[in-house]
Amino acid sequence: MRDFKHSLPMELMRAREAAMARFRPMLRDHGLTEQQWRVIRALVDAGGAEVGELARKSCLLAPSLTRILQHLESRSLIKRTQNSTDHRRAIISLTARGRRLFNKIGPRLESLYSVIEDEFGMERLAALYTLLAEFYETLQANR
Amino acid sequence: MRDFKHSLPMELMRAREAAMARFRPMLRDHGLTEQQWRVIRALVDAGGAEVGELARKSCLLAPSLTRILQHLESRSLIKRTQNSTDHRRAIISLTARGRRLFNKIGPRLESLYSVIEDEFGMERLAALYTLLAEFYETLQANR
DNA sequence: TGCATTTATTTAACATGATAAGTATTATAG
DNA sequence: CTATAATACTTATCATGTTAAATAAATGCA
Repeated sequence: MRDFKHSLPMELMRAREAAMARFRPMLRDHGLTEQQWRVIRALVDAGGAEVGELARKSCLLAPSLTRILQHLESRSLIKRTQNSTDHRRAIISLTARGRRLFNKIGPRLESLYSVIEDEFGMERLAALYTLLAEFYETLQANR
Repeated sequence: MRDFKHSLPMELMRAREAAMARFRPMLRDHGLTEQQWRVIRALVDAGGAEVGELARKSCLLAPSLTRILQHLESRSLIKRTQNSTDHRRAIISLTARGRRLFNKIGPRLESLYSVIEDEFGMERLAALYTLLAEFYETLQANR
């Protein structure tokens, strides 16, 4: 049998954890989890989105997103607007406060990311991105 | 700012999730979570290990592992042996039942893994492994 | 129109992730 | 030899992951 150390899901997880260990402390300093940040960032990117769309963009399962949105709403970082034609769909968007938080955290995370880019090298990083995207596409295609 | 879609932790997560989606249903059929399986597999690999060692090998945080071991012990899949010289250390090992479960599931997961190998190609998979390991080492080194 | 079906989201239940604090045991300095 | 620090886990707490089921609104069709 293949060596346990060479389990692909484990390697992906370890690499991810190594990166997140750099980012998590700063998010925590601002009272945000990694997942909450993903939602905020996806909202900046989309400028308002339905819950399902948001789940895809932020790579969260619907039940997790439901709880996160409740949390962010209680902190007045996001708001909900009912779609007038389809009452199942709520449109989520950032509040001014949410945008301010993003503007404060975003640049700091980017600079942490730049450090990683310098350490690992842009070329290898680009190669990694490409392989990951191809891997994902391959597995989705034959699902 | 860098495009949200190109967040490395997200790409790592998506790739990992695409792979796990292939494995998880079979584990679930045998009443195991992905993490429980990692513990069992690490124990087969090590043939008995202390809790801390097991946490490292299976990439689990100590509190998670504590709960998982309690669960696996209640199912009689693992057993604890006290280290006679250091009573803080408990040595964990698989029971015969745990080994039987491993022998049943292991080959099936391997064949699912082979499918991925065929779809994505051994060379690209090897390249991905290499990049992931290098990435991890780079980030650990400069921690 | 009326009703079964689909779609969008939420709830529920159990398991794990992440951080901090607690407990028991061993090692170590004075 | 003893008080203190370090080590190895475990508990506690809150947040998310995962699956199934529930709810509610919109669609499709007889």
